[in-house]
Amino acid sequence: MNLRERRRRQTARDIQTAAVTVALRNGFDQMTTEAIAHEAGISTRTFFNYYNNKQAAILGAAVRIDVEAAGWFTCSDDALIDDIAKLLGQRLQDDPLERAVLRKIMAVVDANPSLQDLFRKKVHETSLSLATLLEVRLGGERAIESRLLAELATHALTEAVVIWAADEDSALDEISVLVAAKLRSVREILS
Amino acid sequence: MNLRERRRRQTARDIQTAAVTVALRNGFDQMTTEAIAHEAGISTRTFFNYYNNKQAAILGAAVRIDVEAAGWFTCSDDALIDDIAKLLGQRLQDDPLERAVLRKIMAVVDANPSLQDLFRKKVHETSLSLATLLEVRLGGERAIESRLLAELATHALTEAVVIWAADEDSALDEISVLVAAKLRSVREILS
DNA sequence: CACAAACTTGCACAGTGTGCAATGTTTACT
DNA sequence: AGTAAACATTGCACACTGTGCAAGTTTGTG
Repeated sequence: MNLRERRRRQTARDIQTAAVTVALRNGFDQMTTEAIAHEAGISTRTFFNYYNNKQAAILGAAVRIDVEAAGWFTCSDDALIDDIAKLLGQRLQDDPLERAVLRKIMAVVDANPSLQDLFRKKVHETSLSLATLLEVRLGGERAIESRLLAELATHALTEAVVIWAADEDSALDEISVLVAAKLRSVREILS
Repeated sequence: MNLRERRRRQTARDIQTAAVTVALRNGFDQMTTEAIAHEAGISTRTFFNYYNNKQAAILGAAVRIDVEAAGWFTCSDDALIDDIAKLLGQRLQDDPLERAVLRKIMAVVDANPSLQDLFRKKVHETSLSLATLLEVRLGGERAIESRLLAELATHALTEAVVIWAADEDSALDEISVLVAAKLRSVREILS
């Protein structure tokens, strides 16, 4: 990775940290893009080169499934539920998820509908990549079912991450166990 | 019903019609709140008394489940899938859903991410009311499952409405049949 | 070192959304 | 019918958002 790429990521992280800091200090609604830029030591104009708006600055980059690296998923013979849980869990292992930071972000998000809206959007984006994979595995005639299942699974992931964040002692890889458990539970309820 | 109440609803509808008209004519991104207000024959200030932004003006009011009138749901002994489908279908019977208008709105929404974001928000609101009912029916220890199932069901409703809008000959009450079918289908895939 | 590509910044500008106060309309009540 | 309270509409001012552009700066490469 070259210097430019590293700097870009670092600046993006700096801005996010600045945004969370300011939001916790002044409240999200009172926070202006100018305040974030000042805290991060950049110009307002540069802020908008990194994030479209202050909501995006708080949440950072979206969790995306690498469709290339997930070839195993489309042709696996294991139980679908376990494969989905494994796939989603894998994505989280890659990203370094800090419990403390996550909690701060969650505190800000909980108090702000506009952040929840954007969060939903990000969940939906993850859902779309999962739906693509599911459609390959299940067959094109089950495109709708693939989308529905993907929504279900990504929401299960969200619930699992919330539980993980609340429990000091749980490990990251327990998340996928939880996802699988919740999916099974929903299946039982539907029977 | 009041004269005030009737006028308010009529004005809200007028603004929505104006917004859809302008969006189809000029494109959603080019459309300003001033243009909508002009088309609807009101001031910009009044526009903002009715809708928070132009996205909301296109989509109109949210579909909400009347928790009071759905008491039957929480203590029914019928199959859960059918009850969910019935409940969601019922909501659509109440609102007069015009295929032609819906298609126009869908055309605008399809082309505009910011409208899709708001639409997702509205689906989520419906999901939350459904989740409340489900939690009563399933028991508080299955709160998470209730939320997941509610998300699944409301997304199934969306898919069903899209199918209904595309098919000139389908009746409104076929929507709940479709919802039930898709939920069963997802259950089978999970097995 | 030199040069192209990428990054930062200031500036101008169109548009969004809200608070406030003035003015008009509807409702409820006598 | 008369009146006061409640509500609706509007103009105006204003702070903030987000983007295009052009000029200046930094970084990767031969």
